[in-house]
Amino acid sequence: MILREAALFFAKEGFAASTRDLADRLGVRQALLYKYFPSKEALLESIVEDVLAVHWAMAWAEVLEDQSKTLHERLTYFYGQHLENEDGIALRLFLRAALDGWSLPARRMELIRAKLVRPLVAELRREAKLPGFGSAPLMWGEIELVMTLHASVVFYSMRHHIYGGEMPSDAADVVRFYVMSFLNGAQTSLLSLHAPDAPASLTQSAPVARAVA
Amino acid sequence: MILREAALFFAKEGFAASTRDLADRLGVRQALLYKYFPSKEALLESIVEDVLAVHWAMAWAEVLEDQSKTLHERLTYFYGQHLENEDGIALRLFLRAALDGWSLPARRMELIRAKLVRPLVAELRREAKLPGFGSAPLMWGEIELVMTLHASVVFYSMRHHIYGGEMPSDAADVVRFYVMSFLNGAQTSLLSLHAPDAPASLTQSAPVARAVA
DNA sequence: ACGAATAGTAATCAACTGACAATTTTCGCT
DNA sequence: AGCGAAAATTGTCAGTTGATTACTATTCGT
Repeated sequence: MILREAALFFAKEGFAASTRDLADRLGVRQALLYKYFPSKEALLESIVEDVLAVHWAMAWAEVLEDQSKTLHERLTYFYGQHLENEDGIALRLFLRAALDGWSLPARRMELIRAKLVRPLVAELRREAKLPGFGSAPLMWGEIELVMTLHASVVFYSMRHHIYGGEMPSDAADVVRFYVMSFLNGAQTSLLSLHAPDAPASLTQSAPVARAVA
Repeated sequence: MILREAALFFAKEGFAASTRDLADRLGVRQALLYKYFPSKEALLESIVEDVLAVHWAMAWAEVLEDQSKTLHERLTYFYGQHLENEDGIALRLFLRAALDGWSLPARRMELIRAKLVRPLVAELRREAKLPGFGSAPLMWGEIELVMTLHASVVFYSMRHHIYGGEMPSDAADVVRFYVMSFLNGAQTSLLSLHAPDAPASLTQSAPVARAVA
């Protein structure tokens, strides 16, 4: 219960906010917090770990490898869930952690590379009749290709929940539009990366992601 | 001089950092800061105003309306400059301001709508032989279309400077790749928005941006 | 050489912060 | 009813923070 309310609190006020104000908001004395958490830092880490475990859980990512569905279906489901379960709190905590130099964001990107980028590129290559990762390792440019889609969705969330802009459009419609636009040009872009005149910095092979916690 | 160093300081430490630590870093006594700025808040606003005026200046945006260049040239120049002049400080300050609920991000998005989205959509419509804004006002879906490109570049900066990920690829190559991918599918996506079966939430017309400061 | 800005410092204040020890209240269990 | 552990509270401490005041040193036009 403390964790849930504290997440709301620190997401809004920032990690520098005082434990006293948090206690007030909880209707509880400040000292009590230290019965449950040895320090403020420990509390913060528990919060972030807890919230991101729930929200950014990559459970939905499994659908990405489900070959019984079209790529369009898989991606709209994945990012649809992503936006639907996004209330801005997890994103705020994530951004604050990133700005404060936590290692979490870098680890999250590795997870995304392993669970999202790789399967997606594998599928796109298959459709384009390009070689698999065995003979042609994942290239940086292919990561950038998938990132254009990922960035669109993440940036939509940011505009909505962080920038505080007006977003009258239906999130599900937007996701479908993003995915449609992406898949529409993905094959051409992918082929350009595998062409002989592709820039060297994009054709460099990316390091294989380490095991994920 | 204070402003420049203070920008580095608060971008790294967060707006809640103490004026004493800032003074130490400047090699100056803390009281001196209050000779130049009436309060901490005034100092913070000056910093953000100063840095964003310099970096996010939309001077480059003028090239977007230069019809003597191809769209590809204009966009690669615009976003190339964008990335080249981005050292992460302006972005950090911008994000911190957004998370703290400042009105600046919303205003910045309005600026982007006026200086980037509108001219770009106008050009894309012209190429697709679609009606101008007079008979068909700017639609939300068209904003989302341009946002896919914008998000890619912004998210690249975030991964680079905020998440602290490794970005071995050359920024200029990445921008060219983004723009190429975008323009490659833009026409098709735009036409789908103007088709009769497009989702209503995307065909809704967007309010005309107010005058920009 | 004068006088007034300008630039800087030291010392201090009230408020706040994380943390902790001692004390009191609550509640399950017999 | 009454024991005892867990939960919650009170009060306090050393350190920090934004801000202010009083004071000194430097610059610069005249």
